[in-house]
Amino acid sequence: MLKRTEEEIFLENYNPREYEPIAITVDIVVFGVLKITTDNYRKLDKQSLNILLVSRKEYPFKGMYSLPGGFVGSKETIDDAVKRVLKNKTGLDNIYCEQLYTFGEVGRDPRMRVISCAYIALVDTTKVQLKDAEWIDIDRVTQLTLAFDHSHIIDESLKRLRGKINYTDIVFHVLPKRFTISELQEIYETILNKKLLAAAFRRTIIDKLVETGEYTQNAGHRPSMLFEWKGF
Amino acid sequence: MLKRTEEEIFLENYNPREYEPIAITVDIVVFGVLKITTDNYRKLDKQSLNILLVSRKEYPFKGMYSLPGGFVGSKETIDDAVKRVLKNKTGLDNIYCEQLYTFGEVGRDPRMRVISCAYIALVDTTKVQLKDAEWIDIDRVTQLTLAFDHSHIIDESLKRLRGKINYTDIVFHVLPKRFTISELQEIYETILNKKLLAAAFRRTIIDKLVETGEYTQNAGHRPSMLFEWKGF
DNA sequence: TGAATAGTGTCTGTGAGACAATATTAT
DNA sequence: ATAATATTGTCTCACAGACACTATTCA
Repeated sequence: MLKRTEEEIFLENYNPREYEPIAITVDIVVFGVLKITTDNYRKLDKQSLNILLVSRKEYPFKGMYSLPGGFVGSKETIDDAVKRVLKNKTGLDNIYCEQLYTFGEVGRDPRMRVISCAYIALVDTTKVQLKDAEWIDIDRVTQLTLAFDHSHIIDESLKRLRGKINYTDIVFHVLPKRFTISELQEIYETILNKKLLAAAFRRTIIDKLVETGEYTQNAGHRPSMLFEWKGF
Repeated sequence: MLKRTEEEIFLENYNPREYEPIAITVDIVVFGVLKITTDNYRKLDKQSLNILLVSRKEYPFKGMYSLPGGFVGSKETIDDAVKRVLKNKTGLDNIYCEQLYTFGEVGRDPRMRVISCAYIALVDTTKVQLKDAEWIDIDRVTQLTLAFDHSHIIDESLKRLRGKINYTDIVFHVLPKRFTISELQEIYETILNKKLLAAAFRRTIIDKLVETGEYTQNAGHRPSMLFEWKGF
């Protein structure tokens, strides 16, 4: 007679309804760039990197900010759950997103055992129609105490961005169709948290871009060309 | 009348058994290097990269190979489930492992909805005591049809290895304490699936290594020095 | 004109690819 | 000596950091 392993015996007799269930959620770190016009006459725009947060109106962590997210339905894929949440909060389909990491600490949700599959999403804010969510500047986000382990998830998402920015084209998903190299550089500097040399940056990035022939205007200094991403 | 806390109100109304449950498993791609002595007199060793597989003895996919894995208990973290499975199959604690990706296609397990959190592990085969598992050469693994979506998981794990090998020190976890640069290069070549130039390889890797002063013997050619990894 | 930013030119150091040259061992 | 692999030397090319220099606009 074949000897069965413990795992196989377990599987044979496994009936999920007899066990304390584990719920699966998705939580999404949505990044977007906002422009704040600081000088209307000279059209001086200041950019900042923002994360989409939701103010919780229910237990637990009522009144605190959390990442947009929700339970994964038993008949939908994880990716579909992410798309559903993104559509719901931004009105958009086809947002760039990728899986970040799955967080499974035992006490991370006080209600019950919840495992969260975290995603990163990058979106052009000019296309977004917000619903029950706010853009919060990344500097402020790092000051806030967020619900669940969401501060930790955001830390990890920033590490991922930092790690991928130099060998992928993900940043372009947070930019509008047309942008200047300075604007692009500013986002790199925010994500990498250090200053870059304009000359070197331009040279490394230029072959991913297409010239539009158009320029910024009324900037109070030499205008800069507007570019588009080749992969657009 | 006593005022109830938010938590009490929530728990009163929440009944997890009303929902169709989703089960969570871990599946682990364990990599190890085996040496096959092809010429006993001259001690000619041929290396190969292997993956640890389990032969399934029950429905579903009975008779096929699958990755070692198991259900995540409702009171254990995902990492702990991985450690438990690794201990069970290899007898070892402290195996290097990292989370790969979470796979959540709806039909991936014919029994019920199962979401699998996949991990990569790298282990020195000389320390392993196998239990209900076999080392299968990676070339053979890619020929086989595996249970569930495990072929896909292995493909992704190889991509991850390929991506990380050049900017991390993960490879060293599959090597024994002492090894030659040629052996190290052979593993790089297997993972990257291309030949490397010995001179260039040596120069890029040498500053991660410590000389032991000892040499291989009876190889039929100039002996090579045995090195250790600095991070050991 | 001067302030401010855009964009170019050029030098230098680093590091990988290519490959020639030398070293050491066993048969 | 010869075969086989280890190890070193050196040339070249690509590329990023540094920084000086030129260009263009608006106040």
